Amino acid sequence: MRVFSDEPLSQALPRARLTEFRSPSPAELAILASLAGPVQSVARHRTIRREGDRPQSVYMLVEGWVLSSITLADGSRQILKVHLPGDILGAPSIALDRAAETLTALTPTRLRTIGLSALGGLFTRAPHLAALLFLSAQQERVILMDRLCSIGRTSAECRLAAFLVHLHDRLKLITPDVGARFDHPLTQEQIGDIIGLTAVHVNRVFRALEDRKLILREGHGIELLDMAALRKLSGVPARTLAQDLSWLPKPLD
Amino acid sequence: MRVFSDEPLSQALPRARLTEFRSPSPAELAILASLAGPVQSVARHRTIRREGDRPQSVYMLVEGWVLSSITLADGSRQILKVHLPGDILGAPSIALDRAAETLTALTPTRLRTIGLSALGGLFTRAPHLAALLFLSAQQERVILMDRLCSIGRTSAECRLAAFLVHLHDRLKLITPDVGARFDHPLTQEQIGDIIGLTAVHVNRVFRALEDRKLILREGHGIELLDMAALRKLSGVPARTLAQDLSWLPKPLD
DNA sequence: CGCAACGTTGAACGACTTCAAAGTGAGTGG
DNA sequence: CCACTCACTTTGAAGTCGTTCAACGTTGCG
Repeated sequence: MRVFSDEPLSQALPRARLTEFRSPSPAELAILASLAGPVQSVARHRTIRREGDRPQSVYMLVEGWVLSSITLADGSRQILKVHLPGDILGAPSIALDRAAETLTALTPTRLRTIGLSALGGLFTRAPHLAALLFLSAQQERVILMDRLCSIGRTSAECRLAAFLVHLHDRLKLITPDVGARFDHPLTQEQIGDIIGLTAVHVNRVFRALEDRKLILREGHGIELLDMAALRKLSGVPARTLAQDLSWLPKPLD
Repeated sequence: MRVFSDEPLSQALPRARLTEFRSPSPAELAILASLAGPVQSVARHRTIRREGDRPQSVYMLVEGWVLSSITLADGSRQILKVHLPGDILGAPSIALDRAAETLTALTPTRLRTIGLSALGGLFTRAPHLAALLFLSAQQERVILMDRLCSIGRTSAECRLAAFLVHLHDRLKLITPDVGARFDHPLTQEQIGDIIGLTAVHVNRVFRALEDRKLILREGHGIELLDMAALRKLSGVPARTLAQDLSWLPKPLD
């Protein structure tokens, strides 16, 4: 589920995009805008919600990067998702009594809160929008499934390649004119927590990919020198979203 | 999303359970029953749907075990989910142009097909049911997230313990009187494909758990001798489903 | 009964981790 | 402006966990 907007949704309806599947109708966007709370700012490294908290809302990320993570019994951490602007945060935990995931602002961040009752109201007031949300949840399942394959069955090089390609693809959705080079705020330790490696080994694998002329690093910028090779190395097939959505309920006018 | 029934749903409404969250109303069950096709039988080891196929429906598993898997470029396989009776199969792929997952009957299986247009109709005709489906998808995300932690950050013993405990918990939902001992149709190679290990190592870890008196094996039966220790070993916290669902739309009468 | 799939075990290997230490760079206070 | 600090990166060396390869045992099904 992606809801992109530079400004509070109520002020920037034309640019808002609800999902990667299909743009919601203006009437639906108006509903969505009325559901979400005001834009709030969160400072870098601040926790938006901690695992174990009672999940009382989801969040719409307006700007910034947010990490969703779980800390295990032994203290190690798995980062579940790197959230980018337009993402809905915290949705998995609404199925639970206690939130599974901790949400942490990686950069200065702006977001809007959507209460559960507002979300629930969507299912009666805007069935088409609800169906898009449902589809988006299924898409997130596919993303997790692909990561499970990557972490469970491929080498460190493949995993890093898969992560970089996936991240680049998602950045391109937000900024279509992004080239092969992009900046990110992640440390190598965080990248390790994403793809299930130690920071030390992430560093070695970065070097290996650089030596193979597949990528180029400078500070927190990365250039993907050979997208085709990286994508092939990643091992996971590229996914194309469903085109035929004629089975969805009719959008509101 | 779980829809348990021994018989075609239309014949066994009282026992049907739509989700783990809340039972759908009779009117909703009638709608669901009217959407799904007739019960079909699938022989052991038959493919229900192959990755790459166009996703045109989801399936409701009435009886039997089904594996959902992805085969990687190098030929290795990751099993994404072991489906049990009551599960909805194939839902993630409805977000895609081409199915991500292959569905294979592990045992003789009975299932019902639900076409996409039927599924879409649910969002207007039964918003409460649609919301339950949405919640169920979020729950599946949490399950995948927990597995990502398990595979990404824990040892082979922890992974196997986590898998056994999770499987036992799910069997208990279907057969509440199941004890510490249960049967399963999985080979060690398949278990390896679930938790990201080789068959050889799965064998060794089984032996290790047995030596530690945590489990006991006889053929395809497993007894969990010390649930508390296994759960602790698994590293992943037990999840409690949301209790307060007052924010959902009102059920149909 | 015979075959094929599955399970078990040993030994060698390799990928990744762990531990340790030094290098780099951005931010802060004197 | 410089020195200091802290977080992050980089590199080496040793160790461990899981894989790979190979062989043999076991089971169940046609």
